[in-house]
Amino acid sequence: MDNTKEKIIAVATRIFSRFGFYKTSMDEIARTAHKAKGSLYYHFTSKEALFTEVVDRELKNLKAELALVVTDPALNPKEKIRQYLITRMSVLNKAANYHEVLSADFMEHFEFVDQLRADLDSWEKEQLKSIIKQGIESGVFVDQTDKMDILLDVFIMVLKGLEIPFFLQGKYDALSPHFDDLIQILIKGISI
Amino acid sequence: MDNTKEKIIAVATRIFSRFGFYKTSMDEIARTAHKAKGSLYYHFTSKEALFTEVVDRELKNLKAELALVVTDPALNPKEKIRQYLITRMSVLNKAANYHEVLSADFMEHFEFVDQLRADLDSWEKEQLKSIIKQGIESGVFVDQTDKMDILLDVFIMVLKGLEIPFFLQGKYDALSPHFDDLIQILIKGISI
Amino acid sequence: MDNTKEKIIAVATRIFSRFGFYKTSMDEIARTAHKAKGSLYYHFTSKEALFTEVVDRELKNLKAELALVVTDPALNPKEKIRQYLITRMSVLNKAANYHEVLSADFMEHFEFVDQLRADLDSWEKEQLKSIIKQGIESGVFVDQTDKMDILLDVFIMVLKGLEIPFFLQGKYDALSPHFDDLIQILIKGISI
Amino acid sequence: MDNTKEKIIAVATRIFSRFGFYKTSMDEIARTAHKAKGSLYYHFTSKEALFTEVVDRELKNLKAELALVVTDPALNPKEKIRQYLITRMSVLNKAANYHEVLSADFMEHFEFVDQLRADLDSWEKEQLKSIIKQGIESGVFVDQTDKMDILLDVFIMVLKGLEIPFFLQGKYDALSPHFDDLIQILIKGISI
DNA sequence: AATGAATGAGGGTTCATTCAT
DNA sequence: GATGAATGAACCCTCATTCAT
Repeated sequence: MDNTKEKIIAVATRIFSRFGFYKTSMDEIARTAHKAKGSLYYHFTSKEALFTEVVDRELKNLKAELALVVTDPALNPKEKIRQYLITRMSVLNKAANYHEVLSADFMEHFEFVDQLRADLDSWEKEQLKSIIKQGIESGVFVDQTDKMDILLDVFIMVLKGLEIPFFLQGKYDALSPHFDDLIQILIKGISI
Repeated sequence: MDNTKEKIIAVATRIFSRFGFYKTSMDEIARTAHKAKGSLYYHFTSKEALFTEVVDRELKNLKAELALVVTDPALNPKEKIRQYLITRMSVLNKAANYHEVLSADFMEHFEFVDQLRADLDSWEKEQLKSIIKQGIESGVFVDQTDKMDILLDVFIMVLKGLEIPFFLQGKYDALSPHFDDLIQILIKGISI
Repeated sequence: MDNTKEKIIAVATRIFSRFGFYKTSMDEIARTAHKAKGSLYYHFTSKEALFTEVVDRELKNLKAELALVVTDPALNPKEKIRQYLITRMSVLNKAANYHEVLSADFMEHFEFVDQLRADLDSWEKEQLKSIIKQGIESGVFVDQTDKMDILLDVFIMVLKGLEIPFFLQGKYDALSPHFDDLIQILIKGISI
Repeated sequence: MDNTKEKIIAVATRIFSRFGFYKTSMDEIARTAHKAKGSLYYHFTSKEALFTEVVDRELKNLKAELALVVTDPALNPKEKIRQYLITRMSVLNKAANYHEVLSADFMEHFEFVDQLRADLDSWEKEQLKSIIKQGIESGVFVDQTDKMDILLDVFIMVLKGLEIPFFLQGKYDALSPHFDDLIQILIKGISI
């Protein structure tokens, strides 16, 4: 059955998110999932591989939800950007394992992390580019074709930057009320 | 001698910063410092205590350098804010262990991390508040006494947010050229 | 099909000979043979049983090749002994798994090894005895009927002894040039 | 104390010799020695390192006993060779762990084995060379300076070869009676 | 103040074997 | 006949911590 593998992933997702990569042992995952430790290794090459799978799924989910916003015909460009950012923050707020991956330690020692982040980055850049192009075509945003790439880089940089105070420091609830102000500023920056 | 303790801290700072908290063993620190493992435990209660000391020193250094800027009589408020941000990023760029502490795992499991960050946050808030007050008094910034706290919170939030793309992702060199633009935007936001 | 079993044996022969009994896993054999691990256990009771089969075949092959020499009517007794030794060394040089079995560990812990070696020993003794008898009958070798058994024991002992420097230490190529000298000495010892 | 380390080596020597390298676990050694498993790793980097130490001591002991023979002024060259071989076989008969090292598997996978054997080989060559030189000087052995190295190589090859039937196959007791005959043959070969 | 020997609880991983299908 | 998912015992090793000296 695919049941066992899914059960392992489900349990791993929960435990990794609570205790982090290092503080979570394969033994505890196996015990909690009521599976043999050997079974974890039948389905995943290593602890690292299991963790990668967990994070990968979180990011796939993020992409899926963002894609819904990007392709929503009911939203105009400005609303789309606003909704994109809100959705992003909201989904990431639940993707606890992805946060783990922000650690400097992971950056230096696990290549797969870089891979995952790089993939997500380029994907997001494409999405935002398409939204802005729509805005330019409909005359809402100024045409800055030459500066587009730099603009997008800075934009994404700020987005990712917000992840720390929002999630890692547990200030999502405290800061989310000010979120709309932030979005207004960012959009204004683009609209000028 | 105080020599032994200082030697241990110096070595620990270097090794922690290279391999992170979990991947660094007390044994490696002792070996590199040419001290006995028992000596580490004579001077520090635990691995955690040693790491705390290391991070604490990095932040003290950060504060010291920032204080120089804040009290520099040669700078006007706008220049001061600009210099504050540049110094902040530059110093943090070398404070590798502080970055380690950004990990979600640390947040949840080591109380001392929260403590350190909270201290730094309120300290920075005070510094920025004093700069802005100078600006208001000299008529450079608009008086927003009622919104001051919110403004400062958002300001610091963005600052801390930038740490991830700047340091963790190793994009300091790539992004620092755009740094001035960012600062201009932030200052403009306050100046209106 | 008999195909599966043969495939397993063929692959096992190769892998066992490269990595030895302990360092070879059933999993690797299954993977390399493109068979399920369960299939190995359908055809062989255990890892040990599979290994026994592999070694057994190598020894059967050795016997077959040696039998050709012993029954070759074109060779006189002296030539026969010479050819016997050369063939023995040459075939064993390729019987890598048999070598594994020389280990002290195998001797003490796997009874089947003793069985295989004992069978081979008595078989070889018979062959050599028949050659020598031919030599005595044709007047080439001295009649030492009373000492025949001891002579054969020592003879085989030396033969087996040569296996270590020749095969285990990888000196086959280096030592085989001196092989003819050795044979001359042995034959001379018998011929007196 | 040096006591712990010696205790570990003593126990390891015994257990390795009974069950071989692979079938002996660090856990069992620790348990039997009434020491913590961690203590084994405090004194020895790895299981392999511990085993190396054990074998190394066996070989040192062998060398020491052989050296006594080589330097014994009471023996003439012929007697010396005879005594050398007898001592060699007798000491090796008790050096159970050295035998383990004869395995083909060890040859291919543990470099340290090659190192140990190579050291021993060159040492033994020197000893035998000195004995033979004495014999030549006293006119007992024929001067074959040009063939000396080849002669020694073959000589050592046969010596090592005898190790298998003598020890691995547990035939020391059965074959040692014929040992004197063998020695006579070898000496005669040199003496001609 | 400083040491280094000793510990023992775990950690990740391997692997021969079983068994329902 | 053949499979592959599942198991669990064992294995080697790491490491923060303790403590007698």
